[in-house]
Amino acid sequence: MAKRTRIKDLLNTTEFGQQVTVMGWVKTFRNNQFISINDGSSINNIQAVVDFNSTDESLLKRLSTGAAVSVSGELVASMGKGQRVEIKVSGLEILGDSDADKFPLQPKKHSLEFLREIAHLRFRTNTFNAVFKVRHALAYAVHKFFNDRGFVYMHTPIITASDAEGAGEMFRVSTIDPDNIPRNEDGSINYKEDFFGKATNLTVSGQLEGELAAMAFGDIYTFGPTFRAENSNTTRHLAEFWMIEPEMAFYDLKDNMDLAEELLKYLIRYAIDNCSDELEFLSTRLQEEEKQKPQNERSEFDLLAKLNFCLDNDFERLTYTEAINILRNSKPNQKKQFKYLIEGWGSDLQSEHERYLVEKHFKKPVILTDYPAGIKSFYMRMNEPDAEGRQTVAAMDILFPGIGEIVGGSQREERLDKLEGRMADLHIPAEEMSWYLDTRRFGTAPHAGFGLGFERLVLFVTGMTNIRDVIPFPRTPKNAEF
RNA sequence: UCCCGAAUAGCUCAGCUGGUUAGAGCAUCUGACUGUUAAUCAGAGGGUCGCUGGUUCGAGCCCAGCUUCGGGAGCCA
Repeated sequence: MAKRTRIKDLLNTTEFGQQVTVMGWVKTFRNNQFISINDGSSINNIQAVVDFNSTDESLLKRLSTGAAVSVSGELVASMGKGQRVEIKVSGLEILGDSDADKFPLQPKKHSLEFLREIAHLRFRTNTFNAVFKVRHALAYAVHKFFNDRGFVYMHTPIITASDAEGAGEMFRVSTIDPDNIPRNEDGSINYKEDFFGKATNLTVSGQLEGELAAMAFGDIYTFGPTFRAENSNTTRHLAEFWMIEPEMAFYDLKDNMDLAEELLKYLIRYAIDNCSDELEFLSTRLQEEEKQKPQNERSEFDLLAKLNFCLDNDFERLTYTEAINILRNSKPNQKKQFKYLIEGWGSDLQSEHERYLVEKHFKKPVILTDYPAGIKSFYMRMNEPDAEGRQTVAAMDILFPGIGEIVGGSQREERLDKLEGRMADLHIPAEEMSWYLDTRRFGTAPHAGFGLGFERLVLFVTGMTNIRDVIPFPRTPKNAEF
């Protein structure tokens, strides 16, 4: 094909008079002469001006929204007000027609719900152009952050026979014919006949395997898809999502928190520095949406101010016990406005409590630490019991405004006897986890790690409100289209 | 999975207490205009009122079930 120039480069150039070729998709065709073209390189379009007197009318008729075109001509300073440069068209070719009567994206505002139904075409909208550019930038920045710090990118398995992490319901992986299931004499399924010779699932976390690698490389991270078969129908949950899980030898809980906070700020900073057009668009979009809301529900900050606020302030760090005390004395608890009142120590915090701490009390990101052992996973390191004899673990959750839990992590239990004791209490079969326990048998060392939900980060940075709008093809209960 | 709400033109929505031929804006089509900015102006076409059943002389509207979507909760990242 003829060499094309990216629209992003042309919008920034000052070299008028050059002959250029642009290929992209028609956004609008106005006044029988102004084609607004987008090629995905920028959220902004370039204007191409055709001379309708010397152009075949049947060709002009085909310049409908969504059509793919190749346009060549001279790059000139625009006579109009809306743009700096434009192309004076001397050659126009329709690469692919788009029947305006059938193409669902028209030059008008569409609801996010409608666009979700046509996820295969929503990339062509300004909003999703911006969202997925930001998603890309953040993914790149994750690798850059860890690579620059000497971390090794570790690919942990997608298919796993381990179900001990207990992070959620799992999707079964099997080649067994559902119409002809091999059975044992007692009627149970004979997995020896299955592809792997045992029951297997899609991974819910690469953490356990990550720990194995960390005990050799020191600092590693994973960044891959994760699967949870929970019947969760919320704006913050997906059945298939991407998670970043660093695991570091010789880290304690404080080192862990420091790294997590540094990572989050780095990623936000990277998006601000590299996606200014996209974030500006998303910020404006959000402000227009806010105007539809009643005054008392509007947020105080615009998107960029919110992101900058996160960068300029230390995350608030406090223990679960301190949080309980704040919540117990809070107005909504005293006035019994919480649906779940804070009674005593030991029960898990509900999202209304987390929201109160983050959005009302501290008004910034919060790191909660040292949760009661009873509500946390087996691999988290036991703290010394407190003055009142209460048992906590070295866990930490980072809570973000509007998102809730964005990071969950802990210092891991490196002491074999304690870990085995905990597994026995929780009825986790030690034989099947022998490979995991080997790290504690041979050269065990203090280590820590966390999981960062990638889509939740993209939600926060883009200001979108539904997690289905920050992953190209969302998988949720009853939905696996495309 | 639980609670609440919604489903009417391609899209966004209105539709009164159940009553004649179901409306608007945008989009689309036709024409006009020709430096427009989601162009503008004039006109036209476009509907199985989510599905199934019920109540009624009569249902877009009332009732029941189902489906899908949205918001919240739980689970979590």
